[in-house]
Amino acid sequence: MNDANRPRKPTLADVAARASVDRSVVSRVLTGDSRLSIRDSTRTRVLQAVADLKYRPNAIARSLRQGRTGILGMLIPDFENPVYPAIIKGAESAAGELGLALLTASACDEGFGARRYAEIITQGRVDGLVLAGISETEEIASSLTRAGVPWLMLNRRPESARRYVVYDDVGAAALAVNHLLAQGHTRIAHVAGPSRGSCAAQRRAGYEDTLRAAGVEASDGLIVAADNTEEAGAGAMERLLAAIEPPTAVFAANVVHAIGALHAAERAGVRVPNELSIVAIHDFRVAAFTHPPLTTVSMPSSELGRRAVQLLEQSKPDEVIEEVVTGPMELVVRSSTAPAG
Amino acid sequence: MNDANRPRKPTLADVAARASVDRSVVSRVLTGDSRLSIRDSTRTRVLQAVADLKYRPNAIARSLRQGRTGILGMLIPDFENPVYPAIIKGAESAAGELGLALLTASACDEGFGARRYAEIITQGRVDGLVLAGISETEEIASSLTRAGVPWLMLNRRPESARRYVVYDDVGAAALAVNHLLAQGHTRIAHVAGPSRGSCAAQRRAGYEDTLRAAGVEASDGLIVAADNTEEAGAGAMERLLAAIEPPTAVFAANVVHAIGALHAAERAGVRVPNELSIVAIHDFRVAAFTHPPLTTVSMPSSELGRRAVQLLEQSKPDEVIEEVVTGPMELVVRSSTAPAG
DNA sequence: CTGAAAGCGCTTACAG
DNA sequence: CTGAAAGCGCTTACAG
Repeated sequence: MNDANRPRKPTLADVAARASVDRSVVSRVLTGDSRLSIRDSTRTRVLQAVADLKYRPNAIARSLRQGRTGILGMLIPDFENPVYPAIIKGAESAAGELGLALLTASACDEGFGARRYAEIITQGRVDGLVLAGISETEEIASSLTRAGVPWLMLNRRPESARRYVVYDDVGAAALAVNHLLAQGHTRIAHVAGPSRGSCAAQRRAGYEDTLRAAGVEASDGLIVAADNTEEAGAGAMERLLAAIEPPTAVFAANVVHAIGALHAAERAGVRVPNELSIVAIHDFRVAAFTHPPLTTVSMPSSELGRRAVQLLEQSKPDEVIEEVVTGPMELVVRSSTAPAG
Repeated sequence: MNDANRPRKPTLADVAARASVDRSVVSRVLTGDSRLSIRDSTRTRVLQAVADLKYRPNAIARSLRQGRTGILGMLIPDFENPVYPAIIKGAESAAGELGLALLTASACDEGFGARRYAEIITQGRVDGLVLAGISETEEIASSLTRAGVPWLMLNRRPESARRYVVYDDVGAAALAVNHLLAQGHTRIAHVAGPSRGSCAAQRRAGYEDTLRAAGVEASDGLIVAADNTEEAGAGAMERLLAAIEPPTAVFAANVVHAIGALHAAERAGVRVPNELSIVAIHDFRVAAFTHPPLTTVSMPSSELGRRAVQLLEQSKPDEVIEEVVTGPMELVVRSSTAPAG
């Protein structure tokens, strides 16, 4: 490294010296301190010196002094999970409006685990942390609390932590299942998400409640849990089709499952929607381009992210937050569902 | 805010007082200073005090003192672009191995733009920045250079900036096009990526070179540029199919295009692969579940991310870096390609 | 209208 | 074996 050649970055002191004022004056000019009354000529001199030296204040020093960083963190389980992009974008957008930056990391085993990230973050690097769909979330949350870092869960609601923002998963499931019921289906199966997620549990509950309310029996044999991959969705579909009395319709907890299910049905020679209707949660872009295009429930992902950032920033760290983001959420009817034959 | 109730976070001074030693001793114990010789009893007392107070060093203060943060940043254009998850994961993994954290942000217009992020980052918050597929990249790079922040481009190689790591896009295109040629196709179209990306240009060049090398003419009418969406891919396919003499095979620059193309072909009643072969770059998980499953070229995305982090961390900031990540990259044959009829 | 001083919480070269 | 001091680059209450 030839650091010797590289000019040292200018500091406040350099600017002050060049403008022949005290460092504090430069600081107050730059931060726009309203209680500062200063001669115009002085201000001009200061700004000129800043420009001459291309001075940029050091954010680390400022953060240390002020005790805040202007940065929010977000921890997600896996960047390959297609739910998160829209959530992150919503969160970034809300952060931008609040004058904050949002930085995201994933907490999967490659890279740092969630615990290790929480540790880094613990030490004053961010003003708050959104824990999105993280598993070992309760212990992380309590470690963050100890460290005095405000946090908020997203898409997960553990027993112990009453600080979360979630989808209306029950409502979304009801939209999907009622659509199938309205088409005259009664043997309606459910490809559920992985059991560790509270979100999967909610969707399953919504499915069961909706069927019950319609007087339709929800047999356990019609519910198959699967990881959030196309492959797992295909496997689940195969098992359902192998039943003695296969379903005429499937409610998939995630459109990723549905894509796998579509594929499995095709391979099994079961025609969608003629012989089997499929509806899924999440209206990812690809849903319009599957074969056939999928009927889905579009979810307010962007709003979920936005809301998380707003609540994190605007609440007290020990306030109870239990918010369900309900809208906009709607059934998008395409070609994967049809009346029961 | 009831900050009064909340106990102030313990500092080094608190620990030192409790252990009856100087702050510097605590610091050296905690950082594992090898040149520190210390009585065992003292060390125990220090560690006990740390545990008692649940002390965590303040990372901001440490960063200010040391002049480094232990954090690398990555800026991507859009979280919804499915290329980046694998790249980010590779980068996070490599960062973890180097004892660094990687934090990612997107530079789309919602939230902060790239320029604004670069500004934040400029000020000492990260030890380096990966600019992945960013457009206004040249001006950002020069502003980072001025601010003394090491940076590296990924998946983009502008004229002026000889510091990048890229895919072997030409090689990938050759793999795809040679596959079609080997099947006897000669009217091979190309759905190209958006023209602003250097990556799209490389793939197009690879396509043209490969055809030329095989003595097949690449007419301009067989090349259609499209944004990286299914919809744009479908639109491009429609235009190709409307030609007087439509192609018998298509090389799509991105599997997202291919999904749209598949859909357009289906709607037009053109059977894939019988009447039309399609091969695309990127072996996203969904490629195995389309109808029919897509033949693709799998790209070394994780390696690209890994390499970016390693090069950023291990090179001098003014070193020229022009690295092409070639492997592993392979043709994944599925059911969307067949011999020319 | 502007300056001097203290201090945010660390680390590290130096002293003893 | 341990301590005292300086300093990273800022901001802010206070003084004049």
